[in-house]
Amino acid sequence: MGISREEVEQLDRLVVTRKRVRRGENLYYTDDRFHSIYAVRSGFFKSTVLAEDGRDQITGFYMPAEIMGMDGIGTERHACDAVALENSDVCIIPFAKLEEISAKVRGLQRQFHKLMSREIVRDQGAMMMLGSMRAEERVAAFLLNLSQRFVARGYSPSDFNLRMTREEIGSFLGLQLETVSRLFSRFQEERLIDVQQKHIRILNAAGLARAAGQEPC
Amino acid sequence: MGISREEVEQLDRLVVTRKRVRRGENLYYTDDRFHSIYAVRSGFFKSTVLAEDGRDQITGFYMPAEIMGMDGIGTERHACDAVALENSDVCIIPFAKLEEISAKVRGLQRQFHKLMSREIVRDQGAMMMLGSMRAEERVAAFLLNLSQRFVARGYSPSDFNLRMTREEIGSFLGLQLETVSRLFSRFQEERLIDVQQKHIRILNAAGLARAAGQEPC
DNA sequence: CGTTGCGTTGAATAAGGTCAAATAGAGTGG
DNA sequence: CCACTCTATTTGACCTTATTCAACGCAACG
Repeated sequence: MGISREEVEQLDRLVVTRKRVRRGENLYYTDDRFHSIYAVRSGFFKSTVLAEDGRDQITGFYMPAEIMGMDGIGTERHACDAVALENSDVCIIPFAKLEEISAKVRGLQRQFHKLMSREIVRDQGAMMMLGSMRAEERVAAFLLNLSQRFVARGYSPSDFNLRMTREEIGSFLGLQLETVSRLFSRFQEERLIDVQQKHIRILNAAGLARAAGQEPC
Repeated sequence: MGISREEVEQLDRLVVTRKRVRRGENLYYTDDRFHSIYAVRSGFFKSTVLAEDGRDQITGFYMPAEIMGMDGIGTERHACDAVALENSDVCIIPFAKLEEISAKVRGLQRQFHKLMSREIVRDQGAMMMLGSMRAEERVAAFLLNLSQRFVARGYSPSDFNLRMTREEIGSFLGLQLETVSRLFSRFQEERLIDVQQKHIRILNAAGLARAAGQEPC
């Protein structure tokens, strides 16, 4: 988007290669030397940071067309672990090449900056959720967020499979897995969603949005 | 750092201008059209995002030499409010110019990318704090983080004035102001810090680090 | 001085966390 | 194909932590 035909040819020079990552494997580890960023082509990832005392926190989930690894640019080492939640494919985008070419191709430079900025805004949204929403609101907002991202990728917004466990959802939301489970059950009782293990159907998106505190009461 | 003499000359073309922002005034508002990023020269800022229902969350505090406004690049509108906590000075860095020149000056491009990446990593650290630390740990970690940032700027690491209220600290940490106040009192009883209103003296940094869960118990 | 905003402290309460037990699936090897 | 195992999930009971509500103190300022 926003780049010309000849610019596209330059893009080919990015010599993007592909890589398979099996479920449970790391795409990269914290402190790994940074060389590339990664575009998810298929599959699902989580990124986790771990504290000195061993606790870890999931800082994001990544689905196709999303970019991972920009955490590594600042220190030239990755600042989190990236783990595949299912068998996945990524494009490896060598960062030195990307910088070189984006210096020539204005549209690419712009796109890349926007991408990084959106990651910042996304994280700030997560901070808002963690800092000022109650458990019920977080879980509702989480489901709506997933829904929106699925629909943007051509999948159903109201019918999808969770790729992560209750514990992983809890880690991302700053809750215990039991709390997540209870809220799923509660939303089901209230006919907002239908839960069948990892399979979620959203029955009442407006109701969920209300539960997320995103609508007038 | 990392840029040559002739590159420095190019930098002058950034035609950086300055701006005063008085205590309580906004440097920018959410949804303001994005044109520039800002380097804090003197003073102190907070950035806040607000939810649909009016609640707001402080997503960061900014002190001299830190950069604000990168949240606006992605959508070309700012995603948060930036408010001065005391009379402050900023450098206005026109973003179009910055992109133009950083395309030519390799060192500048690199520095800018690192800056954005560090902002991502910083936010992920905040997410970890909000998601997986207890109130006591958050407050201790907050004080240590401030201390580190002060010392990096040539101020005392153990003797400083808070520029923000208890309520603002609470908002940033996802706690109520009373909880913050109680923990300050508790740390004082434990001789970890000395609190006199907004004036903080860190008496036992190792003890604080332990309270932050950053050290072996 | 009275006012106002900020900070501290106490008591009661509610929200989530912790612990424990039961259940349900998915995958494995016979 | 079935029994078995292991892990993920659900649910209940109880407990801890932090919030809420309220009162009071303090300092700055007109």
